[in-house]
Amino acid sequence: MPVLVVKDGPGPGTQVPAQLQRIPIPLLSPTSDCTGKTVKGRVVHKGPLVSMGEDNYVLKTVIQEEDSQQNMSPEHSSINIILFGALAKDYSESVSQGDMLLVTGFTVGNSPTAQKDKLHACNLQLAGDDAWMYVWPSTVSPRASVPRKRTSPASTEVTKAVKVVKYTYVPLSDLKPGVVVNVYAVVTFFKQPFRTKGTDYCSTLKITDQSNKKVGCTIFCDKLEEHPKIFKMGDVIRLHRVKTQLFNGAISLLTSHGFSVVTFDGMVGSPVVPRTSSGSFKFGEEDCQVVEALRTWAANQSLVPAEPCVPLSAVQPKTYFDLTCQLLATAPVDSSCTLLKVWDGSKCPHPLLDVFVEPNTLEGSPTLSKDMANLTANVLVYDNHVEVARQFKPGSYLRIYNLHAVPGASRLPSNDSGQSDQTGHLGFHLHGGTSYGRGLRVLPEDSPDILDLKRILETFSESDINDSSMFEVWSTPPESFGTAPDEIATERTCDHTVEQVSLAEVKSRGPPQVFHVQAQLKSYQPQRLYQSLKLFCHKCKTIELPSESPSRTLTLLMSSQLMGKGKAKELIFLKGATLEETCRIASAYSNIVPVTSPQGTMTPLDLSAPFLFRGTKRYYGCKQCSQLKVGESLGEGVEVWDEKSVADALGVQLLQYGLLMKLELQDGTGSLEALLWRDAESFFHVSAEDAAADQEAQDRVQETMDRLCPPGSSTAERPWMDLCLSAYTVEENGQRRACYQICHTDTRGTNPHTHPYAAPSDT
DNA sequence: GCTTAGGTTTTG
Repeated sequence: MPVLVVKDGPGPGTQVPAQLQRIPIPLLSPTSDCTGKTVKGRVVHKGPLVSMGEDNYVLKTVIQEEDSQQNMSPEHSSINIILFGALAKDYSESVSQGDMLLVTGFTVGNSPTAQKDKLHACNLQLAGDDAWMYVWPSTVSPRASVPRKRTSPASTEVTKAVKVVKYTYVPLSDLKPGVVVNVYAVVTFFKQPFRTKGTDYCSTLKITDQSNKKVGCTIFCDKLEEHPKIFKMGDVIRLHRVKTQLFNGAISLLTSHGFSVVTFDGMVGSPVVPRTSSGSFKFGEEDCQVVEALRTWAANQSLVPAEPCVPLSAVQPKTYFDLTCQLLATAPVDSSCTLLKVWDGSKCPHPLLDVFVEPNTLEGSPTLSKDMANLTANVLVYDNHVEVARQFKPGSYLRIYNLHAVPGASRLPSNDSGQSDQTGHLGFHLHGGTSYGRGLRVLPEDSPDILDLKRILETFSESDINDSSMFEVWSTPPESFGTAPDEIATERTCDHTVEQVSLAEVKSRGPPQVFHVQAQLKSYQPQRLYQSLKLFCHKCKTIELPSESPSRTLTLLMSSQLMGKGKAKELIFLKGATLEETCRIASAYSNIVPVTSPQGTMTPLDLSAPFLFRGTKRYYGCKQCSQLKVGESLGEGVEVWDEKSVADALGVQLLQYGLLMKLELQDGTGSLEALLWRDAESFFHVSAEDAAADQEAQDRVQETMDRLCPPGSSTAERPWMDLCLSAYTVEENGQRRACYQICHTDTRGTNPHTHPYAAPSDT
């Protein structure tokens, strides 16, 4: 019983070589040059194996090209294939009608049956060592056969001639002990990989398929990334080369040599995207069909008893649940415990436990405002999960499995000082061990659940932007402060001498004037620091918020003028892309300009969206001052494309990034609100443009604010600041009022080693 | 080199 699979391993030999070029069947003629060419189609007819004497066979089969142009008649896209010798025998035994077939090393002849069968006027003939064949099986075979290498000497020659990539998938109910098989199934239980006492990580699964048999599966592998990427129950899994084994009277599956795994989202209708770290796995349209069949079947089976994923808004105390969330910050607690601060944008009806940690041990954004809004969940991760959790970076998206909602105060040492009574507040524990699938993992940003979560989190920040207290900041024109800036001294280290005064005195003296004050930071806005990023126009002085473009359909366009100069890739026009798509494309090209093309002329979008993407940076244009050039000649004589030359070429008045914050200062005599705007970049030692694109720059701003106003700190704990204040008058609706701005002040010295602009040493 | 785990709640 020879089974024909010669190479069933995921080695390079099973890949269709990339240099082969496919010929559409309708274009085949007896004069076609067939060297290095392939023909592909579905097997629509498979004739009997005809013996012509000892070890000599002939077999006729018909394949039909499925993706031929629609106006081609079917007779031109279907062709006879004649197979000779051992190849015919192997084909007969391993290929079925409905399989997808790709052949190479063929010759083209005239089809003697063209008149009769009305198929292609030519046929393909395959014989000898040059003929190769790749087969993708169309359906899950009910046979419990196992692909394996031929061993008889006679077959060795055949193996040179044929390569058949064919996997047979065995229904779980048909598994017999002691064989290596491939299976397709739906995951009904899983544990994220955990360390064993041996050399490997272990994943424990329970799977089922249409045969309704439930089978346990244990995966050992020393590389985490080669473990199945299972995100939730109901995911579809494809296992290659797993070994059946009797354990406690039942069949179970275990990894065997050459094991590989691919998983898929289990939701009916979601795209069939294989999740794998392997670069050489096989995946064809037949796999799509199997995945979809399993999804549809599982959808009617109630395999997953209750939805384990619960948002914070629906968490019940004392229950276990799965949480899908974004990581805000982490802090190590001790060797067997790590704190994760997370949110999912939903508001928990029960008060959430706050866990205070030393700010210098916290990695990630401040969560103060979200803490106050009862949005931040504090998750304590114990024992075996600590190793996993400490790899996570703030901002990433997580799923935490079997999280325990525990009412009552945390017993963390830092919490014992008793600032507030948190009895009954909900804390979350990921206990040690792996019972009930306890564990946690990062989910990719493009997985369906995370796309949903992102939408929720975005909605949340948009509603936050409309916070009325922020309007005051935005409507204040900071550029209108009056007195000569040169007279304003810097902080205490400056040579300028202005008598230091109290905040009460600043208010009583009024503008226009410059003051030296010593004060502490009482509060600041915006708490979400990315909201401090503003765009402003040097020409007309307007300030805007960065915004994003809506979804459209996507077209890549290139400038014909640039193409003529061989520079087409330096400036790409992109039509109808979403923000996310644009960002992806921007990582591959130096300059991306989103456009619309009404009446066929390329026009930059209205300037509420970036007009240019350069790498991670986005550039905006002023709506009032830009005079867009439509369909005009582009960039004559431009040698270097950067944001300025692109803006010039498009007629865009480039907006500059700026940082705008409102700081509430206090000293013993009172409090006063001051803006940080004109000198914000030197204050923070970052450029606003960097802060718009670079997490590290944003972190630096955050660190500075955390030093001035440590999260959870009392007033007494906050440092004093030497500040230069400029007082000026603003006219609004005919009303004049005093405004204050912090100028010529920077935070150098507070933590000099972290500042790239710190004074150079003498060496 | 060829085991490891084999679902079923920490005790913070």
